[in-house]
Amino acid sequence: MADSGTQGGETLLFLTDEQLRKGIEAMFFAYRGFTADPDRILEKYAYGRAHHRAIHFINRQPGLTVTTLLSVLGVTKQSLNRVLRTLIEDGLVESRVGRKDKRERHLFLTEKGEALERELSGAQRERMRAAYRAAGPQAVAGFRQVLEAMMDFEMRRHYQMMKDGT
Amino acid sequence: MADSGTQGGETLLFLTDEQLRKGIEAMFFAYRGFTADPDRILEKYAYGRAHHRAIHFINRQPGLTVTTLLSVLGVTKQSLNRVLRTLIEDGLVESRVGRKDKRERHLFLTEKGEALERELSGAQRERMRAAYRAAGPQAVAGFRQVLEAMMDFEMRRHYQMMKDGT
DNA sequence: TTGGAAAGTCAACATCGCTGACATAAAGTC
DNA sequence: GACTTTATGTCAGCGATGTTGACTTTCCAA
Repeated sequence: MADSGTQGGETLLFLTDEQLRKGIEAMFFAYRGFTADPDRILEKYAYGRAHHRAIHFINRQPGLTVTTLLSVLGVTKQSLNRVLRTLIEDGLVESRVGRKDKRERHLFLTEKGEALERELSGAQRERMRAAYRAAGPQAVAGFRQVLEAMMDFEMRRHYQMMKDGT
Repeated sequence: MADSGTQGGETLLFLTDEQLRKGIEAMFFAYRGFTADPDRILEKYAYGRAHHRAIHFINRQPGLTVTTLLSVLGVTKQSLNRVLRTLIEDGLVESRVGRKDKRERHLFLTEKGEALERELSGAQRERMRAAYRAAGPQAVAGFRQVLEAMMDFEMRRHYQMMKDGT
């Protein structure tokens, strides 16, 4: 079934159902590894993945507003707020009223927040680095191409934005 | 691109923190896309991702035991059991007592289960196919290489096993 | 025959999504 | 100035899915 699409006469063996299923499983297993190290660290502080994600993107784009973070993370404000409140209470995140628009809150990591960010991203980067090194630069380029093509439009927008600095 | 890395003391530009962070974000955003379509379908049936994963691997390896599925999914038996029970009650999964070892339960999809599996994997494969096609065969090879290198040992074992048929 | 593996179940709990409703402050508009 | 919209925060409740711990039944194997 669907064993080898052809396009312009050529065989596209990499598009078989079997190949696609392997890709699906690779995503599943790899994502587990991807989150495993931070998860272990977060346990120590009684935080979860949601905290990690918030910390990551605040570090990535210091001063971003709550609304922006909301749309990057793709969750509801109630869900984010629960996480953000504990991070602010614990002194990892600072929320500053906007100068131009005083309704906005701009989010920043405190030193303590940056320290945790470094610990988390350090672990995650180490695994990434090992994987990158094992696979080589060409594989890495392909890896990023496929992932990018897999994103929803909205997410790709955020990804592109982040790609070129702030 | 991919003109960056060299081995043996020279600079490995694809291993910079910036490159690694882009990879991390690509994983995050892409995984969201990866699960988006099945999630929408599952809503209709009041199932969740956990049900999807169980269905996927039972379909992948019909007759696998509960213990095997447990270790593939990497969750506790209590967690899996809750999911498995509803799938069996709803007539999507059949649990047969082992012939050799009667303690074991071998899991199979019913026709109804296979129908849902097809609906779910169809959607997921479509996205995968589009991404693969957009990126091309070489990128796909790299994609798989990096993902594989990112897995934990235990998960890679399962992945490899699945790779070569049952 | 006894120890341990496989499976199932009950209870309790935490994280983190969600919806709905509502409040406040500030900005923008007519 | 009155009205509307936007940004944020908060309360309450719910659902899916993960966890630990304790216990039972079944049954293979030494």
